Amino acid sequence: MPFRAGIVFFVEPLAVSADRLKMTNTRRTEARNPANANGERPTSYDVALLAGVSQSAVSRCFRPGASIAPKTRERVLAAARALDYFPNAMASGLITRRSNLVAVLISNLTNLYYPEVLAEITKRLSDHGIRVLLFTLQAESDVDASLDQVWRYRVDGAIVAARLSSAQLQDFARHHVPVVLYNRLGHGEPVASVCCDSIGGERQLVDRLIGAGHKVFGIIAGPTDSYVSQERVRGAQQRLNDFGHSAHLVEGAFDYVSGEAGLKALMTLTGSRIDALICANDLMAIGAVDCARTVFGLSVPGDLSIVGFDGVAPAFWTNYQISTIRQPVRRMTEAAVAMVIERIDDASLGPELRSFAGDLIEGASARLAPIS
Amino acid sequence: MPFRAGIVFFVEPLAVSADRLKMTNTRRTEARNPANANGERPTSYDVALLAGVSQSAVSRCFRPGASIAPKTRERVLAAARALDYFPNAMASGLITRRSNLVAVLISNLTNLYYPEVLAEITKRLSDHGIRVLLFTLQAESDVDASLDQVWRYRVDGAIVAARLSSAQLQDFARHHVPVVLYNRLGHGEPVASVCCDSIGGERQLVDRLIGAGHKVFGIIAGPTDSYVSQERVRGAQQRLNDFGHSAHLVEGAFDYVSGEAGLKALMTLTGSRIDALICANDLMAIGAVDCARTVFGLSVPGDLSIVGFDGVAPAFWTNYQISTIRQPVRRMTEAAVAMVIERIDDASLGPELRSFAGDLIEGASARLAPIS
DNA sequence: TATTGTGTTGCATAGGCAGTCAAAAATACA
DNA sequence: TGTATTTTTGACTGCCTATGCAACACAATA
Repeated sequence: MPFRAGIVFFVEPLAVSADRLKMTNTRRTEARNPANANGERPTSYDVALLAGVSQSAVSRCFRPGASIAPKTRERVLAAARALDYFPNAMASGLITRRSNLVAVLISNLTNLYYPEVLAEITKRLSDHGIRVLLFTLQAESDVDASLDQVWRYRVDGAIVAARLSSAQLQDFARHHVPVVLYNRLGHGEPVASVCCDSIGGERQLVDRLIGAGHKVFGIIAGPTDSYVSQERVRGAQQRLNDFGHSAHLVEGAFDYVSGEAGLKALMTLTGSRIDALICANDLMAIGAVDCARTVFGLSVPGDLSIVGFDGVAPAFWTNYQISTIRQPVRRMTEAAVAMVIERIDDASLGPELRSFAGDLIEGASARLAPIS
Repeated sequence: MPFRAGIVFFVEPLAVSADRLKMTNTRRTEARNPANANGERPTSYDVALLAGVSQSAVSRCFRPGASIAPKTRERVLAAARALDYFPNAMASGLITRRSNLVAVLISNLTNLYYPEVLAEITKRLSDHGIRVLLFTLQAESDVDASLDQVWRYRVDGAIVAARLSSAQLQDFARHHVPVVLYNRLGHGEPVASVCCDSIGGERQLVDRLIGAGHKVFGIIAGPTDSYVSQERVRGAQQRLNDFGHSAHLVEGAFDYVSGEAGLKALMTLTGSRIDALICANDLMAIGAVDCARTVFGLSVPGDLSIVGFDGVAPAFWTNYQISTIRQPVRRMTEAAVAMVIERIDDASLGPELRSFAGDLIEGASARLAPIS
């Protein structure tokens, strides 16, 4: 049971601002005690008054590239500092039609892989003077309700790492909000995407597994409706096919327990003859490793090779050292941010796919043939 | 090396809107083809025109509780749907002085614990009609630059899970932005906080370690400037003191490698006599478990008991099963959101601390005495 | 019929800032 | 020194919505 402590350090008297001067048509060019914050936020007029310049001059001081004399600028900034003035982003956005906001829609924040992506994206956008309006979409959440808010805030663009319907993607176009998909394609819709090359990654893994003499393959897929999972599974199957192999396939949910459950299912399915396990992501590979060792008493990779995909931090822990494909998160987020900014600056830019090859991490959870 | 493919699905012709009617003083009460989006976003005037009502009526349709006849409302909403109209949040924020934004400042998004917190907070705020403006603070990043943006966007409140200086906390007060700290206190500043009770948690752990007969204690702390670390270390030390014990202390950084390095240092420090290790968080406990087994060949908990703090997902993996204190994230985020909303609605509310007890998870990484 | 009450609606304006344009000031040039 | 430029400045308007107030329609009552 939580205990709750109410601690009052001090009591702040509220400045009642009943007597604030209401100006008429000519706005407040006349006096309003400029040094008195008066309980209300100062405006550019207040700063102008204090600095002895016009409101326009104040505005120019906060817009890079505007024509303003250095000494005027100095005076104005001093006044702004004295009043604790900061331009109102809503007011300026209203007039410039730029909110300097980008919506980021993410479905699986708890998925180990995405926090890094989100942190990188936020940082990079911030370097470009853009802030992130975050939307986390749970499985049950109403996506359209979130999209409503996206439209209301007039975001300049969006980066999406979540499942959206075709209609929802079209909404972005209708609302003229450029969108960049992260690790997914618009099914049929023409949108910009940045992806890690799943096909190529799985191909590398399969090549080296086959080269090492593995014979009986299993695959633990992600959710069937996940684009990433579909691609990775397809990539692995295709390459296995090229060599005349096939794989037993079970479905997982990209999480730890799916790795355990998947391995158990595959052991049953193959009469325990499986000797190479391809997991659609690292987290399931980790679950499979633990399960193989503790439940089946197998040596990994002695009795069973296990590979993953992503390159999340726990995959590198001493106990796992998963053989995997590491997504180049830095370069991918850099690309995603660049693409959305390009499309904000030039709305006529068309769809584009930037696909990045992942790096094979040898790890120690699989016997892999040396590079041919 | 990334390969890059430019794929053009179709080319969208841009509607040039050079001839948009510019209205004079009387605004656009006169015609502007209402069914023609014209490349520009429709406004409430456009909707009003199409629905044959005034702009005020349109506005009222989107504010719950406003006085509007049901049939009028229906007509207006139909028109809004036809035009793809959504109220401009910046314009309404400008006039209502409410942005419906809350800034969330987080430092360690890659820390396993915070993604869940962030997801929960975002969801809960969203349930209250509030969106999250996200700021991720890296160690090197300029916090004040981020705060500038917080002021500019006129956020209604802030939730902070990051280190802020005293001056920075005062800034929130000066700007009249209510702030709730997450798992930290304002050093000396009067602010609202929600915390997991570190002292009580460590006390539980120590009690049960001592009860199980452990004699030589080690502590791996977090960064010295971390409030959470200070509290947890202090809580453990105090309780050990109560029983006439003390602990060898080394500093870590809350990450996996700190657990390994910390254990190595403690083994050296104690001549390998350590038999109970208290880690300031789960991630370091995990690192220590791996290190104990693989580097020192110790059995955990046979030769060495290890406890953590947080209750992050990997702590529950089969291979670790860390004995730990799980923070009640749901209740804590619920409290944080409630507190910030209370303070948005009533600026006169004073500082308050809500401290939640964590749940002891027995796990299997420590020999613990049964509850006395 | 006159009056009161209830429930809707529209007018006009505020909210804070940026961009346009013309005037003013500062600078360059001869 | 005067003129031609360039730079800097300020008045004014528009961005889009919410709201106070007055006006209104209509039904019920006297």
